[in-house]
Amino acid sequence: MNEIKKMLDNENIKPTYERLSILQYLEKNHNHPTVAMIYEELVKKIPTISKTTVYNSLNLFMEKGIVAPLYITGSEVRYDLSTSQHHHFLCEQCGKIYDLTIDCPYLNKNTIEGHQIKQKHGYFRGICKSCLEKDKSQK
Amino acid sequence: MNEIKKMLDNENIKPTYERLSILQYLEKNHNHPTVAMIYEELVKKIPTISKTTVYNSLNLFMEKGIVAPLYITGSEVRYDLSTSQHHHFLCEQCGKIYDLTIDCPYLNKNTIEGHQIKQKHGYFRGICKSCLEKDKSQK
DNA sequence: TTCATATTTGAACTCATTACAAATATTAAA
DNA sequence: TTTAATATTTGTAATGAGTTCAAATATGAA
Repeated sequence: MNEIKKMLDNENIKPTYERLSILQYLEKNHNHPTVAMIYEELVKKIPTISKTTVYNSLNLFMEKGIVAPLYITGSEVRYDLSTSQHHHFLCEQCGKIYDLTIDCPYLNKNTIEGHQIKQKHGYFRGICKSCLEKDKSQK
Repeated sequence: MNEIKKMLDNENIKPTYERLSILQYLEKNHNHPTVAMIYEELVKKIPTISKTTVYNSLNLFMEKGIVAPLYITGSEVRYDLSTSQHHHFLCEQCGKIYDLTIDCPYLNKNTIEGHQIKQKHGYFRGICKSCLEKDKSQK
């Protein structure tokens, strides 16, 4: 919880209860949640919270670089704490998103062909190991 | 135009006028268009075409693997002919999407950590070379 | 306390995409 | 050629993520 407060302090973001709760959720749940998932969980604890606040906060965190968006599904944005750069795998069958640790030669670069890099996105999509095994045993 | 018909024949897709026109657009315009861009252009030539047909056709092409979706902007899907695998750069200032030729060690792989790969997405976002130069000269 | 500013809230809105049923075109059988 | 079955297209309505915006609330300084 102290770590989270520091993240906000470092970026001069006022640590309101809502913002702290959203960041705390992301720290505890590494499930690449949607806004709806964060909202549904937080509204249990903070009945007055609004979806707009979740959007506002996440957009602010993204601007400051402490939260990273994932565009992997194509239908809604997923969110992740910007800790270490890593790739992702989306299973098109069960919907689960896996973290991948890939030794990508561009992870530490900040320019490419003269363009200035702000975000890097490495996605794979397909059928995950677990679903492949389930499908095989059901055949 | 013959090439395009072959692509559809290979996948047993009936080459209707609408489908051919959509594929033809993608072959001639390498601008990673949205559905709206494709529709606006085609409706000039085919006044009766509907957006739903553009969506239907592109979804069919994607299933068959002859068109690849780009989720790079986060707000709407961009489309590309599935010719050679390559990475993309989105300029957050001018909105242009650049093709990148990157020697990625995973381009030819079809599994990763036991997961079966169907799609690979490599995106970079930031400020493009052209915008950087404009910004500098205006300072 | 009072005023100014920042944040949150909720309703209305935009826009991409899908669902669906009617209309049209195509193909095969009689 | 007719008829019937199937595939495709069309247009409207619905869905759902995300934004806009003004009112309400909280915060902080004078």
